[in-house]
Amino acid sequence: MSTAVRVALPVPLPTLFDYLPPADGQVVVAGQRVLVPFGRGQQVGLVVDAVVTSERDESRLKPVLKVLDHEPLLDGELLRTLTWAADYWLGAPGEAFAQALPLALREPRPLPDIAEEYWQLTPAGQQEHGAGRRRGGSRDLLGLLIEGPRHADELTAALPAWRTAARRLAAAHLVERCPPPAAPPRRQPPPPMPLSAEQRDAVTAVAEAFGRFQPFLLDGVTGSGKTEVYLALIEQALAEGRQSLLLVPEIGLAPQTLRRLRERLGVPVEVLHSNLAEGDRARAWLRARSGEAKVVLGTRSAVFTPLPNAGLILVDEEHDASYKQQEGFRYHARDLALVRARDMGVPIVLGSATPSLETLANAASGRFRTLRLRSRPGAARPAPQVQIVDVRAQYLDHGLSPALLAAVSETVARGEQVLVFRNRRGYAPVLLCHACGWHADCPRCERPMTLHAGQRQLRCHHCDLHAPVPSYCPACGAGALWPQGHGTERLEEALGALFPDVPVRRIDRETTRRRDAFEHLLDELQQDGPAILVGTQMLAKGHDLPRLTLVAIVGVDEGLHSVDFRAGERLAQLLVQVAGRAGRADRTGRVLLQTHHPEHPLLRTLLASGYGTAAAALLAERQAVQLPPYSHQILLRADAHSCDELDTFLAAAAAALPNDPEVQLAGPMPAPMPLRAGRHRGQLLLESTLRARLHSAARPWRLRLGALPSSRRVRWSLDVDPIDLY
DNA sequence: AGCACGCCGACT
DNA sequence: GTCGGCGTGCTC
Repeated sequence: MSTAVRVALPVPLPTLFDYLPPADGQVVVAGQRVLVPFGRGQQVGLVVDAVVTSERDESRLKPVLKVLDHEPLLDGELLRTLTWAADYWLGAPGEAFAQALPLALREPRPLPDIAEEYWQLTPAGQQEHGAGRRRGGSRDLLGLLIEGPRHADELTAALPAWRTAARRLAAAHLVERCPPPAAPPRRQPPPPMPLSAEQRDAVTAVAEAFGRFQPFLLDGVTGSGKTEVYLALIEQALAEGRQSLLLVPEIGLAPQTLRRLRERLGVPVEVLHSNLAEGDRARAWLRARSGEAKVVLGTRSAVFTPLPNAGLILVDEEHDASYKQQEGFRYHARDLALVRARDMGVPIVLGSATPSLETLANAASGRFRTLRLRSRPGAARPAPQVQIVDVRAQYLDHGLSPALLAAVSETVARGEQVLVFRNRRGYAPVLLCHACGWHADCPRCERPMTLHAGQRQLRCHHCDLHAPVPSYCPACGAGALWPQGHGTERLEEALGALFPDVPVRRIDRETTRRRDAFEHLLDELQQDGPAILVGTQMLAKGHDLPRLTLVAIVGVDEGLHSVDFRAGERLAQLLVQVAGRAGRADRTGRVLLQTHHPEHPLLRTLLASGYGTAAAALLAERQAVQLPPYSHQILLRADAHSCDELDTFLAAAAAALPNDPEVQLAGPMPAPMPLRAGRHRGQLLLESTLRARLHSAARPWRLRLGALPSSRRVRWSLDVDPIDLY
């Protein structure tokens, strides 16, 4: 027993670590970073508790080497929230803290400078610009700076690779960093858009809750102007001098979204997302912490941004799966945002056209207040009409029905754009021998490999194995190999042949690999003229395609018969989101849904009465069979080289579970994909209607799992509230 | 997770 | 005779 400092370290161990106070007598405060000896080396840790009584004897504690911060880096709210998060998602406390801190702040260095970054030409640089000797980026940068000092953000906007040039020119003493110009240019925000009555009511309701915790569901159909509501609320928070946090799904952070926000608000907007340079991320994070940043826009990990003066949290497209981290520390950013809002005492708005069943259940129980946006402002934009195309007993041309092709033909004849949505990449999902029935399977996953014709390859979409295309059947040696089914690549080919005069563009991971390819395509589609787009999931979200008037949805029938209990919810969300791409400009959109199951209740309800009714039906089903959100789940996933190792571990894990009649154990059972990338996969599922009992069992269980000898021979992880059972 | 220590095969 | 394979154990 001894007095110690309790520290979180970025290691995946279920514990915090105790240290003796620093030898130099410096005072340690919770939230500060400290440098500590750890194992053989040193680590940067975060002080979680400055004064604790350690279980360990003093002789077994090492002293803190150095206190790295004058002030605590994390405030009490964030410390509490992170501790809560590690406990709730059964993560290592150190990993939760590591998640919260930008990588650059986990180095044993003092905090980086967050003064506004301006650059200017030196006198020598001005001469150099006149001489015109430089080429490429250096020349462009000299050109940008000749008119005077420019902010780093402006330079990034004008010349994304400017830092390379700046480094070179700074070394030659031609450019230099300089203090901000006396009057930093503050653009005048344009007058706010006039709000509809519904939008005004929503803004008023949330604004009345400023200063206290109140969750809202902003249930707004596509095109109803949720973004205008967010902007008006952020402006009101700004007027009170308060910070706002706006979370968006991964895909939503298109440059145009950001441009719109910056133009509308007229104040700096800090952006935090995964492919930001670490230095930039650290500076944005620190400006939020200092209170200087008033608006923070970011994806999942931005939920950890310190907000000492928070007024409001907004989560856009709250149903989006990208809010759930699927590896390492498996937190859910939407749920964590709710916890933060409660601790900070601020309102939180969850916005979606297709809210998750979890959120709808919370709204139904009265925990969340629902705000509805039903109309689409701009009278000439009625909701698209959706029509089912029954393809049973129809002749299909490359999987496309006559009715669908006729509609495509009419639309492009009018000079308008079409989206053909198919949630399958590649040319054909199966390559089949016509003589003996053999098909190409991935040896490591035992699933059919997808034919990619352009690359002349077979590819496994589960483990990314590539293989050459056999020219004859390897099983019988005789048969010709036929591609079965249609992926986006094959649809692109077929539509190109059917409509030779219309540009056909495919948008999937393959065609948009290059960073700017997607942006270029979107720009091209802003132009006049007919076009046919063939695309996957990627096109379902967010992007404005004003010339698109027909959406044809092909091959979603798999989603109607999946074993995953969330498949119906996901399909309904996908259909509504894809359909929402149609007719956003001045023309009414049309949506065709091609299916072999026109009588399926989910499709019928969705078409006849919309997402709200379909979701209510899905919720009723979940309640009847006590599935989430009416029960709670924790999934133990494991994989191993051999079946034996896997079975041994899962059996031991099942035996190690504390007994509680309120907690049901399902399994051991094989994962939906029992073999993936050559590893055998299995799982155990814990379920309970009582959240607290589930966690009471899971906490000690987690510690026992790590101690099981068989756990060394497998990879395993716990997923609290799993969103797929993969 | 990293990083040591530790005991058995193919190489200079 | 060594370099190095990854099994096992530990980190306050």
